[in-house]
Amino acid sequence: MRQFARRLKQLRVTMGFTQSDLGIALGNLSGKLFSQTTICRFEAMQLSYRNMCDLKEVLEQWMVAVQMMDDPQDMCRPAEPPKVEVRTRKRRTNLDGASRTTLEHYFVMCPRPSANEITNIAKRLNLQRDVVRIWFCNRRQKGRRENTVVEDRFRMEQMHLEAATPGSSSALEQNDPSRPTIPNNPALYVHPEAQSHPKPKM
Amino acid sequence: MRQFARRLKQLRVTMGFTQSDLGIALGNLSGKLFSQTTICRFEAMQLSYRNMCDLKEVLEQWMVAVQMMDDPQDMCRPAEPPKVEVRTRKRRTNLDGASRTTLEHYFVMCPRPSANEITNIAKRLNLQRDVVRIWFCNRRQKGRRENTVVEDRFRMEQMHLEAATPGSSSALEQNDPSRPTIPNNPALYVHPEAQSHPKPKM
DNA sequence: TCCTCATGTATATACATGAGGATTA
DNA sequence: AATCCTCATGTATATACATGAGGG
Repeated sequence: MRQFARRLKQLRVTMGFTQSDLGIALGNLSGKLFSQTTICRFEAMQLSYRNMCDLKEVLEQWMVAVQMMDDPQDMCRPAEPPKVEVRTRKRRTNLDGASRTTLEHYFVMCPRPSANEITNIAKRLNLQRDVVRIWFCNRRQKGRRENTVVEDRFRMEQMHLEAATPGSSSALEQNDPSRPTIPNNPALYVHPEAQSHPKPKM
Repeated sequence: MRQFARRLKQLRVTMGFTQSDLGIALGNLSGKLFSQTTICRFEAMQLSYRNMCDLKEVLEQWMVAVQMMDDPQDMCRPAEPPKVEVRTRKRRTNLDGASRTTLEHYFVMCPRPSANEITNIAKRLNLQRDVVRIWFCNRRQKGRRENTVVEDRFRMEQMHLEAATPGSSSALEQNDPSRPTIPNNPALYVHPEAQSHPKPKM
């Protein structure tokens, strides 16, 4: 996988594609458009294992397709005009350094604060409750990514081979209702799936 | 200035403008369009003093203008279609962590390597010569910014008032042909101008 | 209502450009 | 004439906050 990512990037660059170009090209090629960010994350392996596998397929198609075109750049012309939408999205809040640090501290102590705890934290930091809640969601997601993608690559593939006995292995670590407020270093737990990949094809 | 930046950002956000929106709005307002990056740098005070002053003027106009519109969002609709240009730009090289660290070391030792030194460094790091040269240019520019904008704010304004004697003050520190290869902590020198502001108007 | 997961938009950072000026050849 | 520099500012890439579908 790591290797695939490298090859992909290399090809992209030698073909003169930027990351957004590639995202658009995927759209023109297979209907599903991607943002520059997603391509970036793929190249840097900052996605879940599963996610990487899924994207790998379309990317493989692309790699084949580009190499047999005379003007590859044709692949990445935007199709439709951008369609100026009415703004309805929440305005992005930009946390300052202090808030971030504090949140990070809280996270280390307890990565899954309860509803009340969230409310309190929000109050103490003088932030919208939802901003704090979302911050924790994102923070956990990041943690999972790093844990899974970088470190547990092998272990996951192992599990993935053995685990043909579904049902008994799913009550291990997740859903602890008596979630301790200060667990020692729980931050990250193993993915409960890792057995439903349609065709990882590594 | 710091205060102005804050007020600007606040107004931008409450008006529901993103940084790019604002850049475009400036274009529609006064002919000169700016990128999101520039607005970002302005808000974070990451520009030269002079640069900040210049931009401040257009931004002031904008602040007045927005507040007396019924639908401010009208100000930031893009005017022309983006005009897909033929790619001629150099492909961006992405230095890896190691190279960056090394360059940083060299920079500390000598922020203005000679032509030969540049060539050597490039060879040692196995990079295009120009990439290294540009890296040093950018690095110096950054240094100057930080030095000037953050720290020497007062000193500059002082100089700016006294220095009405042009001609004799320009041979102070620049243009040293016997540039020492390992100066002690020279990294940053004072702006040689600081006397030609057309109308800083702070 | 909260979570996860894939993925997006908004913002920040790193490399690149080009005009204008000085220096070296 | 070639080259390097500074300065304002850009494009390409990386990171932080946000969304929405699906599930309990």
